[in-house]
Amino acid sequence: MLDIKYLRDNFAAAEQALATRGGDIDISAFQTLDQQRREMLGRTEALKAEKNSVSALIGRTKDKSLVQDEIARMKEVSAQIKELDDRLKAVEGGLNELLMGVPNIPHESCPPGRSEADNVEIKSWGKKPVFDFAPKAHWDIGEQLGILDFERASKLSGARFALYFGAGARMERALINFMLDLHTGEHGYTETLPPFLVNRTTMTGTGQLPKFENDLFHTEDVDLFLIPTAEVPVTNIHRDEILSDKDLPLCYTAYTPCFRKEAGSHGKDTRGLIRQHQFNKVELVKFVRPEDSDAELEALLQNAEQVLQLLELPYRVVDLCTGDIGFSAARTFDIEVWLPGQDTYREISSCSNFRDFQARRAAIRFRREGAKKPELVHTLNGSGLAVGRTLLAILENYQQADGSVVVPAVLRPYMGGLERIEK
RNA sequence: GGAGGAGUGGCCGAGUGGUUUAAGGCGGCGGUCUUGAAAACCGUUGAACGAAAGUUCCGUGGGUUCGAAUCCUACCUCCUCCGCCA
Repeated sequence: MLDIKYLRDNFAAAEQALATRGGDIDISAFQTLDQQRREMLGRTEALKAEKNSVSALIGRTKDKSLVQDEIARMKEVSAQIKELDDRLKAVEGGLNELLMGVPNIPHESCPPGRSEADNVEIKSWGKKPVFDFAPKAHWDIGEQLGILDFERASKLSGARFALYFGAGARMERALINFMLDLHTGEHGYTETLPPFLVNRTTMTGTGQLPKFENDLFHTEDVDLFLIPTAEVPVTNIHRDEILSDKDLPLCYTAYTPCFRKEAGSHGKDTRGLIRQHQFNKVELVKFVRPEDSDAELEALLQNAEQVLQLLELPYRVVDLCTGDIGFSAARTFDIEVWLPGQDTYREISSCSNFRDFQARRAAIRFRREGAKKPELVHTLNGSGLAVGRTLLAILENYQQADGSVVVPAVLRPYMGGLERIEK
């Protein structure tokens, strides 16, 4: 959510900045609603002040017959307050609905652009493997090795689900452990294991609701949602809290499965592990002081990159343009891993600075040493990494002419010393 | 799922219709005293909106009343017992 005061004082600038995202973001109703709200609030508060003081007088008067006129008049005033409050609530509801639907303002250094095509590659790492045979796509490798079974998965659950066997299942688990050990042991993150079902307030805090309900799986008999990313429960850990300055930055990592409806992506990435309704992810989440968030995003990005470097998987880093960053984000770097079986780079991590956008929705604040007023923190998160996509990248990059797959050295201790997956 | 009990400030806890701008205690902060510290004593101690006056917040929402932490109601959470269960 944007700062209502900022919007009030810099309306034109905000409108212009939001326009760089493209699409049709309409905040024209803001000024009228805001003005109405403030005007009504002034009137209702004046009436309440009168009611309070006269009611106190009535309370102090022993002989109520002396204050019959006041009681009658306050009855009138109360009715007015109630009516005004109802109208005020309607206006505030409208204002809130509008604000909740407005995306974040892009960071000043976010490259301008309209779409994915305008994103800026800022780095590439590693050497793409060279094959003396035609490299296969991971679904072929996985099915031929008997470690992935998409046909039976669809029997169980439908399209966009995966079933792993043997060394495949074990590698998925090994990757989760490897990533968590790296981030907790080397990068200073605290491991958390949050709920995978969350309520409406939690989904609203990070910005998935109210706008993107269609992308979420919802339970039928209770009002809960399956998390689309660990960002949601982990960021909300500190909702409605005032953190202590000396505790910042707070860095968490969490493994969770992620559930996404993928509505609107019919026909895209229908084969393989790329786009699933359920996938595993290790997430990195930070709560930081506002002045530190730019540097913390760089650090978080490096922590995510480190996973690919240790696995020796080639990748590039892309700076997303104003037209391509997500709803809540001010700045986003995507890490894209090289997939030789498909001759392309694919996103494997998305690292974002949300500045105070989520913190304002979720009321996550901190108090500086000696300061009276609490301030909003900045929140950040990034995948460290998407596990299924990491596994498929390994299958494609480490595939051999005979159909086997070499296990990256760093994963072997997590796989009982297994060096190669063979049929 | 059934029965009972409870939700008050950072924490404990008083308050069952009107001088509550929520008693008292603990903790925190400042001060007096002290060579320093402790103890003692004094003061102070939340959040949102607002330029301010002021308004709002006693689990959450609705209601009764001139007036609600206090009464009614629905919901949420926690605790105890019973049942079921990994």
